[in-house]
Amino acid sequence: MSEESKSLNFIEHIIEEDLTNGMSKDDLRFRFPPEPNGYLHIGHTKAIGISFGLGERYNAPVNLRFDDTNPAKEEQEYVDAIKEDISWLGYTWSKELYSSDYFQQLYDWAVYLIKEGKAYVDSQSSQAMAEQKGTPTQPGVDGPYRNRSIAENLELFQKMKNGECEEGSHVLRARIDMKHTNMLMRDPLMYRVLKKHHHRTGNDWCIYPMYDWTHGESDYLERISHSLCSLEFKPHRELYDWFLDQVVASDTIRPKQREFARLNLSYTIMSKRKLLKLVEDNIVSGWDDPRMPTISGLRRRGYTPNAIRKFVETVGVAKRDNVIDVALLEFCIREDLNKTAPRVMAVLDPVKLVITNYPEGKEEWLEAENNQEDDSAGFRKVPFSRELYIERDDFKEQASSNYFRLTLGKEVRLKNAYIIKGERVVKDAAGNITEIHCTYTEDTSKKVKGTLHWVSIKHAIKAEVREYDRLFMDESPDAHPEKDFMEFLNPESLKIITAYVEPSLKDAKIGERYQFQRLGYFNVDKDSSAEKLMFNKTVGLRDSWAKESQSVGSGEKQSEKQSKAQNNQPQRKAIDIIQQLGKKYTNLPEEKQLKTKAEIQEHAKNVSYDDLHPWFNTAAKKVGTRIATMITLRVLLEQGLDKNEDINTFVASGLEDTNEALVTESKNISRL
RNA sequence: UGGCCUAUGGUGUAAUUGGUAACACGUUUGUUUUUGGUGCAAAAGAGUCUAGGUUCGAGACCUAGUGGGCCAACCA
Repeated sequence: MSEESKSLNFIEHIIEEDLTNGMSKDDLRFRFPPEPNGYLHIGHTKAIGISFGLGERYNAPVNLRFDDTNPAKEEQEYVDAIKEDISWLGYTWSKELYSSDYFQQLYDWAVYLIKEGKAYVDSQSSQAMAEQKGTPTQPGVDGPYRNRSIAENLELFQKMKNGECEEGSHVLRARIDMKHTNMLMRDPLMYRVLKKHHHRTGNDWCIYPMYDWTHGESDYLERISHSLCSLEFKPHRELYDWFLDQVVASDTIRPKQREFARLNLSYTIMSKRKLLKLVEDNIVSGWDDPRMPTISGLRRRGYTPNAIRKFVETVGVAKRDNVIDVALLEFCIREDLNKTAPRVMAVLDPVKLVITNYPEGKEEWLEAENNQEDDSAGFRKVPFSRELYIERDDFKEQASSNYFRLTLGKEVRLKNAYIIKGERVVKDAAGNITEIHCTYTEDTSKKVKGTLHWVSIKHAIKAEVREYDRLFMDESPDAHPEKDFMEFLNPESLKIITAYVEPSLKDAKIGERYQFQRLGYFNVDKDSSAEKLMFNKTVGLRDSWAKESQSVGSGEKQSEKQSKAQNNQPQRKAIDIIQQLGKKYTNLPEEKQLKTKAEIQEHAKNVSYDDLHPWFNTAAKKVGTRIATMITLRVLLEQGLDKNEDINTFVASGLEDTNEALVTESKNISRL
C-alpha cells in the first residue's frame, strides 16, 4: 500500500506514460549492461537498483548483458565477480547475455549499411580523422575516403574481417554528417581492427564493433523496452536512434534510451580506472579491500545487501549532478545492523581495572542480553573476575560534570555486571596510568549515569581489529582539474590494533556481524581463523559524546553552542531580518501585519541606505519583500535621508502595483 | 565562439497549476534507556538561481541571463 502511494521518479513517470499510451505491460523489459573490465562499485548499484527495481516493480524481465566489445580490457574474472555481486545484492536476472553473442548479426547489419551507402571504410590515421572531425564549436570536414564505392567498401570490410588488415589501417564508419552539431554524429566509428583474443569468441574475430553501434542494436535484439543509462550518454542518444532507424522493423518494440544522473559519494571516487590504480599501486589490498567503494569491498567491510538497497532507494533518481553524503550510507547500515547484529563486549584500547574488594580467583558467569532490539535473540553468559580491561577513554582522573564515565570517587555501571567506584590509579615512571583500582557493590539497582563495557582479562580472547577511515581526505577527490586524486589519499585509512574480546566470540564465523557495545559494528574478516580472529570495523555507532567533547576541545563553550543552535539569529543584520519578515508579510492576517510592520520599523532604524538600495530591484511579484523595503525606506526618509532618483523610481513602481498594502505604503512615502 | 542537459532547506529527492512547498539524512532540543546506541517527541532551516512573460493563479509552461555538468578515445 505504502509502496503504491510513493511518488514516482521521472523514469517511472515515462514508463507509466508509455503504458497509458498503449504499451503492453508484457512488453516491458530492461537490462543491466556492465563492461567486464573491473569490479562493480556503489555507483553501479544505483543503475542496478533502477533497472532491476523496475523489473521487480512491473514483474518484467531484466537481462544481464556483458558489454564485451573491447577484448583488450575485458576478462572472465570480472564477469564472475559482477555476477556474484549482483546475486549477493539479491537480484535475479532473466538471461545472462553478451554483446559478443551478436557479433555475427552486427556484422551482417554493417554489410547491409554499406550496401545502403550508410557506412564506409576509412583508411586514414586516427589523427587525421580526429582533425577532420572538428571540435564542439567547429564543424568537421569530409575525409578523402567518404565517397568510396560500395563495392570497394564491401571488399575492404571483408578483408578487415578476414584478418588481412593491420590494426589501425582501416575502420568502418557510419556515413552521417561531418558538420553535425553533435560530435558523435560526425561519421562515428562502427568497427576497428583488433587482432586480440576475446574472452568468449576466442580468435574468431579480427574486427570488433564499437559501443554505439553495439548497444542499441543489442537492446533491439533483446526487445528491451527501456534502456537506462547514466547522463553522460545523453549525446549518444541521437546516434543510438540513428542506428536503430537503420534496422528496426515498424511492428516491433523499439528500445528507448533514457538517462539519469550517476551516483557520487562524498570522499570517494567512482571511476573504475582510478579504482584499478589503487589496486595496482597496492594502495589497497585488492578490489575487495574494505576501504574500496566496490560492492565486494563493502561486503567484506560488513555491509548488508539490505542496507545497500535501502541506500540506493533513498538517494532517488533524477537528472542533476549530485553528491551523496557518506553519512547516509552509514545511516543505512546502522539502521539494518541495529536490528540484527548480536551485541558483544570488546575492548579496543585496554587499560587494566582491578576490583580490590572482589575475591581473588573468583569468577562468575553473568547473563547478558544478545540484542534488546530483537526479542528472539536470547541471552549468553559472560565471565566476570577481579581483573578486567576497560577502554582507556572510559576513565579520567579529573573530569568535568558532563563526563559520566569512570573517575575517582564516582560510580558507574559495568554493563551486564556490577556498579563500581573509582578509588585510585597506579602509574608508571612516565606518569601513564597502568592500573585503575576500584571497589564494587552488588547492588545494581542504583541509578548511575554511565555504563561501561569490559572484558575479563583472564577469559578474554585476543583479536586483530582493523579500523577503517575514509580513503580520501577531500570531499570530492575526483573533481580537481589541477590536482591528482592520489594527492588526497588518507595515510591513516587503515589502523590495525589488537583488541580483547569476550570468549563467546571464540567460534565466530567468517562474515558474521556483531555490535561491539558502545563502539560500533564489526564483522569477521575472510582472513580470520580459529588461531587468529580478525574483525573489520564496518561503521561506528553514532557518538554524541565524541561530538560534544570535540567541540569542548576546540574551545567552543556550551553557551556558544546553544546560541548557535538558537535560530542562528542573534548576529543577523537588521536588513536580513526585515527581508524575512517581508517574505511572510502578505500571508499574514491584518492584525499580525500591523505587528510585523512595527517590528520592521524597529529594525529599520539599524539599516543603512547602502544596505537597502539593492532591494529596490526586487522582482515585482515578491510583493511582501517590496512592502518591507518600502516601510524601511520610509523610516530612513523620516530620519533625514534625501530622496533621489532610485528612490523615486522605486516608489513610483509601488504606486502602480495592484497590491493595496504596497500602494498604501508607497503613498505614505510620496506624501513625505 | 556551438550543441545538449540541469538549477527546490546543509545534502539527496517530492510536490494531478490551487490550503501554510512534503519526505529522508544531517543539525539542535527534550525524553526513555544497564550502549553518550536505539526508540519516542519536538525545533530550526527553502517563497523553489535571477529578470521578464503567459495565466484569475507558476516551483512547474515560455524567453533571456547566470551558475553547474556533458560532448573533440580505433573506451564503455
